[in-house]
Amino acid sequence: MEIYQLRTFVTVAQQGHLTQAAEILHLSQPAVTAQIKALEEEAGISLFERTSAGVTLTEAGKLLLPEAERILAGSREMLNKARSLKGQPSGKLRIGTILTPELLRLGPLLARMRERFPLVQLTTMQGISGIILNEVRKKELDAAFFIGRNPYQTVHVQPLTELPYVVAAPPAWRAELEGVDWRTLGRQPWVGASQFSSLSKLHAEAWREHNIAPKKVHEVDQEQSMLVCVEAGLGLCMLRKEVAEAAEREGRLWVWGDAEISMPLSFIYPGEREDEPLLGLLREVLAEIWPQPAV
Amino acid sequence: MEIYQLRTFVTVAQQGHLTQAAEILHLSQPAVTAQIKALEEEAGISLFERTSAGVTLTEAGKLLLPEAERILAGSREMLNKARSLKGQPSGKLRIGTILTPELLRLGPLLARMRERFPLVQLTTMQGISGIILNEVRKKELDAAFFIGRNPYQTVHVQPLTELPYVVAAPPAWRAELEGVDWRTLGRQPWVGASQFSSLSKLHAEAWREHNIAPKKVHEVDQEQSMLVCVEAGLGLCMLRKEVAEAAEREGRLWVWGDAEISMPLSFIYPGEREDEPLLGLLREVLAEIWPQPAV
DNA sequence: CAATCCAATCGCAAATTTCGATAGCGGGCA
DNA sequence: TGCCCGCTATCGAAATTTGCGATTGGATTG
Repeated sequence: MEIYQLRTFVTVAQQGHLTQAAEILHLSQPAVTAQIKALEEEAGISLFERTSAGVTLTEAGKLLLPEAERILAGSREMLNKARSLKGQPSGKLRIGTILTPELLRLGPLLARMRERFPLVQLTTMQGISGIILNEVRKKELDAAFFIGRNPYQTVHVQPLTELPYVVAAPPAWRAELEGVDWRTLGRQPWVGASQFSSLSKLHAEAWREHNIAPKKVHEVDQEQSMLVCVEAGLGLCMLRKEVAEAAEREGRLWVWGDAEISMPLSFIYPGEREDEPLLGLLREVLAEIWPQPAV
Repeated sequence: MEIYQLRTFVTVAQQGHLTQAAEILHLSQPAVTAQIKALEEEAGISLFERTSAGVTLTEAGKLLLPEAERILAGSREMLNKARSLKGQPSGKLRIGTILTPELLRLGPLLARMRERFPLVQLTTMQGISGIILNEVRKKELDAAFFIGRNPYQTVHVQPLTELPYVVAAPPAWRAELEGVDWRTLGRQPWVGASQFSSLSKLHAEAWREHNIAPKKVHEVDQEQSMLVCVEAGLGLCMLRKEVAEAAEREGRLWVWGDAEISMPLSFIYPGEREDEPLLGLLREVLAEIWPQPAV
């Protein structure tokens, strides 16, 4: 059974005449006869009743016609899809991710890229800002999400949004710390952030600004790990406002004062790839998903 | 694009080697190469990346593979269906129907016949018992539903059920007729049933039994027509208990006494067709749908 | 560097498909 | 009745497509 036979089957069924079908198909009538015959032979059942006035579908033919039409439609679809894929940009992009996929709006990004450029294959690698940044510099990654201020000229930055951070403390410390100043906070233990994370830079900046140098307990590398450390009463730390407030509502920690420090969330890529088409497309889509406020 | 090419496409995609695919397909490797090449040419896009270790699907190939598989599955289905149809009983049966399709359980009958014998084409013709019976005798119909007692030896009967009938009167007549006997009813006008309907026989029987001969007003041929005549106060008549009681609940008529006369609903066919296979299948299915109480 | 594995290419053989010519069938019409 | 017309079936030959064996070329491996 071949598609050209099915096409003939359907055309004959529509026309009711082998001769007319042959004309439409740009075939001779004997060719049409032969195709239908071959189909009937393979199916083991007669598809048409022949009369001197033309042909009529048998009951079996009526039942099989929709199947044939489905197959034909499928083949048309496949060819259309193939042709629509022709000339589409294609390639692979490795992207570093940090924090949570939701925060990065990764789902919409991947979905829209897939929809618009189905041949572009995106792979993600989860990590923490410092490490990811290094991978981009080493070109192990083509681009990445990044949090914090970029220290390298060679790495270009496309800003996405600002993330506010607050100081989080164990709930039990509230009585002691409510209303105190940074100097007092400096005498408390702080939960240390991995040296590779942007959080550690945030801490360093904040401490320098307020001229304190607290004792660090442990050193963890994930937002959620910081959270559980604070909850367990190990020390203070800076957490994303959203996370900290959600945890505070559950009574897991207490947010100190209303000091807010913000860090930029951005998209980074090697400067020399500025004009690479694939990366350009990705950045366009990213810009749609993270619209920038008018300056 | 032909099915054999799609089969090759899918096999190559599974195997990752043109050579291995060729072996599975009982083809030579150059043949497989040519088929894939032809497919790529027609699609206008490359499906595989060739390496010295075999072939890998391109991104486009990955997107098109499911389509190809769908088409292949469709073609297999079609052939299976065709082969399952082979040897199935086939033909046409014209069946006379009366009353309502629901009452005859016509839906289940047609559905089950379609499911079990998809090549048998049933056509129905709606009418009233007397006419339908005549059509069966004339062999204009192959079989029919019938209500009443069969007067012809040449027409065979397969009993289905008994339909109870009651005497229905206009609601306003209740005061006058409640508790009276048949003789009194005989002095009232009755709505006449078509001479061809079994209802007229039912009336005749009932009247003879009680020795009355009422005046007939109008003569209608449908259950629903009788109902509206009674509702309009034209006269009495016998109606199917179910219909009459439903109408009584709506206040459209009043059911006199609890006299119940029953008529058999049956399936009839020409006696000489007793052994016809198609009719036999129909009667079997009918017997399933109308199971008979153990005698 | 030879061996091996794999896909691409080429010319020819085989199979399939198609065509033109013709026969046969059945309904409509004079 | 007999002729005509439109239709499908059949046949042999031509055209096209498909397939095969042999071979080449490229890449990897030991």
